[in-house]
Amino acid sequence: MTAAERWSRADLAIAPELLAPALLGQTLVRTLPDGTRLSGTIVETEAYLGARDLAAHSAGGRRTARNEVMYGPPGLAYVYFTYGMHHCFNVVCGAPEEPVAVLIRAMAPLEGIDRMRAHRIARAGRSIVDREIASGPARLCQALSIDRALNGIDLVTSEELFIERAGDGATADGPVQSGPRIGVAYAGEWARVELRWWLAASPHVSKR
DNA sequence: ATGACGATTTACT
DNA sequence: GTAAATCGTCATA
Repeated sequence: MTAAERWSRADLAIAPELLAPALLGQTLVRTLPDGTRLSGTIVETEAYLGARDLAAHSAGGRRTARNEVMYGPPGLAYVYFTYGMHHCFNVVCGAPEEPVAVLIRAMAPLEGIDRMRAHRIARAGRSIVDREIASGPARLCQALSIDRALNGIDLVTSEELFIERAGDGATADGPVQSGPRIGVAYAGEWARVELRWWLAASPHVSKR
């Protein structure tokens, strides 16, 4: 058995609407400060297309302190805080200076399940079954202990957070479905474009 | 300086 | 089904 191959800069330097479905079935890995390894299989993603995309933080070419990382090279982690209490994690992709990214919305827990569950219980204050551990963008960040301290880190070189290649193709995890993105009703026409993808058979997606 | 709002989650009717 | 929680960010003044 050989060491798992990590996603490279070149792998991530592609359009978000191509990367989002390609990341389904891949393994997201988080190494905690104490060395604990947490991971899961990505089962739901969304693409954000940059300046033309009214649902993106970079809509209209907006460039602020918050979304600055989106303008960086592909492979950076864009982590932002929202609704006064939640974090969301994106993989910056495309070309440098092109503010496009893929939001990781859900994963199927793989390694460190009990630790991830403990993270969720600490925030939610209730019992958490497996399908509730990382079935949503903010839930996933809670489970993996991702917050703004990780904003801007390099997924290609960092040991704290990265993506491992898993399987050998899209069909290995069963059929993929697509639909409109979640929570972007403010984006007019762009709210209806099908830029969300998920593994149809997974119980770990954000909607049942 | 101020006000409106959010790439969500949770609980409650 | 509706609404609360909760505060950083952004546009406007």
